[in-house]
Amino acid sequence: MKQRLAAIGTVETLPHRVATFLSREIESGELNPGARLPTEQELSEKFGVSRNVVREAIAQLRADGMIEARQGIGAFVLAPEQRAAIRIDREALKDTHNMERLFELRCILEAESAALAAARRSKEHLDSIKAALDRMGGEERWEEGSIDADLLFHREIARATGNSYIHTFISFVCEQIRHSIHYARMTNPLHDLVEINVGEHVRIYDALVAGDPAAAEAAMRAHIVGAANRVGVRLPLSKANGAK
Amino acid sequence: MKQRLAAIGTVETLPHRVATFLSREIESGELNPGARLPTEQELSEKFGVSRNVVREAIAQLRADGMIEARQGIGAFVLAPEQRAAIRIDREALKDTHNMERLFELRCILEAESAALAAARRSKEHLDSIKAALDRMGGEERWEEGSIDADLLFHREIARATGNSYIHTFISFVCEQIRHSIHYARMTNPLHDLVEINVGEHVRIYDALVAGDPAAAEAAMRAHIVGAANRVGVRLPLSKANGAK
DNA sequence: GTGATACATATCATCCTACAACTTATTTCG
DNA sequence: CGAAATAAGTTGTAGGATGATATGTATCAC
Repeated sequence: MKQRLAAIGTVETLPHRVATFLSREIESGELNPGARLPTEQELSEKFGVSRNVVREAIAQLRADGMIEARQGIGAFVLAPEQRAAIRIDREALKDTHNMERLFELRCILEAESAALAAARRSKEHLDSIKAALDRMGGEERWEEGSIDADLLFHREIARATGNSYIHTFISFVCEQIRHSIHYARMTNPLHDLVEINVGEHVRIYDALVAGDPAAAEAAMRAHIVGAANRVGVRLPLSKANGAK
Repeated sequence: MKQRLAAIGTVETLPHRVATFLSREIESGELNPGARLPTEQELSEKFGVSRNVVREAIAQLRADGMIEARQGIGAFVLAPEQRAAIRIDREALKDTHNMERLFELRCILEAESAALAAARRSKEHLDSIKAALDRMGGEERWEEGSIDADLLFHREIARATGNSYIHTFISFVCEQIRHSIHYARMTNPLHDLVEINVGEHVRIYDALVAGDPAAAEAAMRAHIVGAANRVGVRLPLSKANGAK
């Protein structure tokens, strides 16, 4: 808990601020792919920080594949396709439209993954999923514990696909949505009343136990559309609505 | 081109090596969430590098949300759910099983996204997609240019969904697969003979023009399964095979 | 004049030292 | 015994020095 709060309200360290500034400049197109960044010394003077700070910032951008530094020449902006990491701007999560986009992405990922999980889940997987389901228990309101259990439920299903990348991606997207909801609740306390729907989860679990991919996919899709609705996001998934 | 080669054969910088080492230690579970990392001084002695190098490595892990550093105390490993970035280990891409997993993830993402794109694409989107299609042109073999055009084709479709996150995720996964195939071709030259199937692309494009989500999804799914087969990966997608 | 070599310059990579800011444990003193 | 002062340990930042690498410039032999 202490860890989570610290992670959300992270102190703005100097290298982080410099990295964010440069990153925004690249994203916004002020620095096009191929362009050369100012030298480390110029940057350190411009921001009024030491060269060490600038180097740590550049090291981060380089690790993400946003820039490439070449000894003796300089640092250059790389094309977006060459990114080595997906990083989502926390600030952007405060925008409701982005929360909607995340829910849409989540629906795409989890619906079909649920079908995979139904086909591949082992006994051990089912036990883990059941344990998470029980932890949600009688709690009808979204307390922190219930949210944790809910996310664990989804992660365990993703794990049951046997595909580690699917697990990673779904975990990541779910966590971004958690943050997005967290921000939304701060600005609009009404969201505190949002309920957690146990029935939807049970239907997903039953489909997994039965090993019925189509049912699992439908149940998962219905659940995510429902979850989105409960936080005020109406998913405009043409396929989801039409295919049911 | 020069950029891409440089990006692939990136020189192993010291901070990168330290970061990779620590990252592996965390992934493997030798350093559990909550555990404290050795001090910067201890690490610099252990690796025989300066504290500066250690700091750059830690800055990267911190930016990824893998660890949290607290002034005056130390650095601590965070839970996997708190990751702020998705980063895929390039080494792991050399494993064919991982290429298979990536194709599976790609299929999930792109199939349904194609349906969304069919419902939402604008005239301008169609033009961009058509341009990429034309660039693939008569080339029947996978030259670098054709691969670029192919990836652009897929990226433009993802963009036509209007969901920037979907675009980001699909671009990223496709790029990882490109690297994976690149490695596979180095160890097994036979893969040089892999062909690009223009017909599959045309069918996708036609469905997008027609604004037919179901057809677009089916065509995209068939295409990705086909593309996987052509590089020697048989996709075990239960749903994909059954639903057609 | 031309070409090759040597030199100077610019930049990133790494190292080193020092100090500030923060946390924790210990000691000291009322 | 309790509270404040002190000391020690750790990360954050600053600044300079040196090595490695790429590029441009000048010099010199022919």
